[in-house]
Amino acid sequence: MVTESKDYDFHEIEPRWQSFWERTRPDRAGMDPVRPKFYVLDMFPYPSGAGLHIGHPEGYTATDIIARYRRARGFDVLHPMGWDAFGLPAEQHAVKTGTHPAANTQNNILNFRRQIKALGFSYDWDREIDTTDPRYFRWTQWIFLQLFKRGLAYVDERPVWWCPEMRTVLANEEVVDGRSEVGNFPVERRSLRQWVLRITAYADRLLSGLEGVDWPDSTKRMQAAWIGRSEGAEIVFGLEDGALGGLKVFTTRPDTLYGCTYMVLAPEHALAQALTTPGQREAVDAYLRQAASKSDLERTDLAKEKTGVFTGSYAVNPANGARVPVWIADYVLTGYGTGAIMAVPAHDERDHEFAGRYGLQVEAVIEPVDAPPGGVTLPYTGDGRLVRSGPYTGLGWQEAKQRMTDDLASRGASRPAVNYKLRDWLFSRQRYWGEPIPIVWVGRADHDRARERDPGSFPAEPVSFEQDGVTRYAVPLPESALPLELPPVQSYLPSGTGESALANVAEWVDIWHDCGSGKAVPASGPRPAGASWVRARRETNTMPQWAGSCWYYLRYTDPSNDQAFASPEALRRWGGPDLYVGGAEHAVLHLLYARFWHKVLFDIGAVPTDEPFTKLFHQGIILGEDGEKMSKSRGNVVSPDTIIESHGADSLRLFLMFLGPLEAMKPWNPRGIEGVHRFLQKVWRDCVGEDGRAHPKVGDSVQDSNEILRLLHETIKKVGDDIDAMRFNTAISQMMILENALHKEPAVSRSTALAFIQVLAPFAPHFAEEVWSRLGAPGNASTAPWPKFDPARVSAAEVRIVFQVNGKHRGDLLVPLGLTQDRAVELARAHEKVAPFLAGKSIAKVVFVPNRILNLVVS
RNA sequence: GCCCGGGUGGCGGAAUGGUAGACGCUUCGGACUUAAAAUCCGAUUUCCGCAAGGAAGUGUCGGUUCGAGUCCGGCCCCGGGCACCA
Repeated sequence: MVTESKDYDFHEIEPRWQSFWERTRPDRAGMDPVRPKFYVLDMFPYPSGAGLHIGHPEGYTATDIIARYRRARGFDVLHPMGWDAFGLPAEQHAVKTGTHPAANTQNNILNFRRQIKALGFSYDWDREIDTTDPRYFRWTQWIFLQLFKRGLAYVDERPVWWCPEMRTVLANEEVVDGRSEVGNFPVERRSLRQWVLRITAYADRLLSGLEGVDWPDSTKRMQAAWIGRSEGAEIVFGLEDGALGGLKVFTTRPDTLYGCTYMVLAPEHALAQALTTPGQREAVDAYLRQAASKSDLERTDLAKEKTGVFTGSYAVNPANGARVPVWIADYVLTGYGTGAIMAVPAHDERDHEFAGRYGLQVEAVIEPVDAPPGGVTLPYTGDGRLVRSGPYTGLGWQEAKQRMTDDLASRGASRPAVNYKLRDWLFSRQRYWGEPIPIVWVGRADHDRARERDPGSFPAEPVSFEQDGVTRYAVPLPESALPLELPPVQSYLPSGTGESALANVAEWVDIWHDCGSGKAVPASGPRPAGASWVRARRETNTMPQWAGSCWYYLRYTDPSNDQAFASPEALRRWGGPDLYVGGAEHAVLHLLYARFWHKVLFDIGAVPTDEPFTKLFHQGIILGEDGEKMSKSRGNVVSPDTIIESHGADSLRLFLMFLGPLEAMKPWNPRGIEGVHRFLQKVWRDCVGEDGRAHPKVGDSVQDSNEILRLLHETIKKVGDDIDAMRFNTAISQMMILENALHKEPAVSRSTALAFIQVLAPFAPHFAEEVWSRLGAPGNASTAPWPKFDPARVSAAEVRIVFQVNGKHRGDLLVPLGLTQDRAVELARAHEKVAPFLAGKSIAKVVFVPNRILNLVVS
């Protein structure tokens, strides 16, 4: 297997060992019950046409080092790779060229796979997965059906951007200033039927589950902030028109109830119309029209001035019976709380700003305990005591909060409430290139019959929507009918009615559907015989790209299973990843969605754990040479291919790890690669002689000095510890220190040389295999067990102790280990560099850290 | 605005409260060479000094400590996240 080259010829060495590994497969994960398991996972990539970016191999190298190290330590390692292959770029390419997105996707995968393999990563390629493979998305669809039957998937009218000119739905980022980015046509908000997943039902568990996972704190905080739990109360205000019932608001500050001087409804609030008096009708209508045309971005732009309109109606404060005006303003959000607030301008920044603009009353009801004589500037949002609050005056705000909520509750006007910023997950896309949603739409009677046949597949409440006066009901495909594959289409362009290109495929969309088998025939043909055949229309929305990545880590444990998404044995064996490495850009969405699905799977007994990712790590971004983010337009992009060609995969791997801490954002330095490359060449020249075999200075009979052995064992320990702690840069430094020392030795024992090559192997695996063979060692560097570290070797007989006078370094001395304080003081007094600083002074205090430092404090 | 993370030589970075700058890059000097590259040896925080040596020094100001890059408080700058969530 070993190559013939005399010098370090990585062009020859790397492909040779890669093909050797492909034959011997040291990367294959087993089911060995004796060995402990370790599952280390990279976030799988979207195989873009641009190919691998230098940021990809950064994280992949780190996990590969860990995988190889763990194998050497006797672990059964699962280290897989796959493709998050559904995605918008492939669809856009298909729209342009008319070729099927799958063709382009497979080409890109081919290129990605080639590039990744060129880096020598020890992935178990038998377990490769592809989210666009029907054998994979069959189970994505299956999980959707589990969500559906548990009532966690529903349809709802949701506002989207509609461009009448282009007859298509546009994404938020495709709309600029109320016009389409492409074509500059006017766009409008239109409510379209969308699938939504009830992630909010898991809000509490998604929040509490964060406590038990080993994640970066910043990521946990981000998720917690995204979920945004807040506790408060719902309070009902009376309305003058009793027929309308009450006006319910959510507040976290019920203690400020006496300071409520007006109320605000979101423009979309159900009572907005009913509360508008005839005199205000015109102004309100104009305001609502204007609000409807604003994008979310425009509405949430903090820089803009708050706007609103008076409805003409009044509500009654349940605490003091005060009559307060009801306004409509778009600074109140419709999707949060009840979509209405009690405004307390004295103690809320936003209300204060609005009240100032419209001349509304401001009533302070909280005062800080140490209020300045002139009173506080409003709005005051801090701690304090109640004033002007009837019977509650004088109470601390925390106590008042409790008492007022309780008192109102006893009159039925209030109840404690919890709200979340987290919204349900908009799960449908009007796209072709995604997993089809395995649902057909039928009439009421057909739905009820289908449900009777198989009640377990339906949610408690039927999922339905109304269109053109007809109500349609959702019927799931039987699980046995999965996967539901994408039909061929003439054009990948959206249908023009706000639906995906799938809507144009009449013989696929309009069908006779067999509720028993899930079989379908075009509705244009005759109805097949049998009571289970019903007239149906298929769902034409597809799933978002997040779907496939929500559970892929589970599929790796048992990737070719066609009976289940993974067997219980495989799931028990591997569980979730022991380590998950990927970019911080997924801190919220991917990681939150995957946790949600995992918890649902846990609830139905399909997975044994409640949390999918127990330990998470984010690699930092690699910037261009200029310190800017790498981008084509800046021309500072570094391709792994180029570096492999010029310096080899091992040098690239080493350099990516040597650049700095894995989690740090750091610039690429083209000269730095030379440094690690030189290091490898230096090791080569010290191990391989001119004849291409073991270097003459390496011998079995060589007795290494204690200093060399100490350094070797220190290195074995430090490299192992550093890999575990993911401090790869310092591990490499330590190996360089060892190499520098070995280089100076006239002779080195073979066992020391081999141990060194062993610790280098996870970092530079091709190089290590080659040198290992050249040294005439049996077996392979990749399968040899990790060298043993001997603690006795690490402690030297002598240590350098530092002498300080008044905390300043004044000299040092090599002394025997375990030197006593008295002896150290003696030596310090006698030390030629220290003595002058002690002359004529008395020692006031002695600080002695054994084997390290002696600090003499003198007056 | 709020919440995080970070400021260390010419550069990337290293330092359980205990010799600041390991390791690498760069640069300079030397060896080898007809020469160059490669390689090898040495130097490379700043200031003063021929030198021995001394002084200052981890964004900034202050504090705790025998001792602070490290801990505490204020400020400045950079990066990331959130952003009318009542």
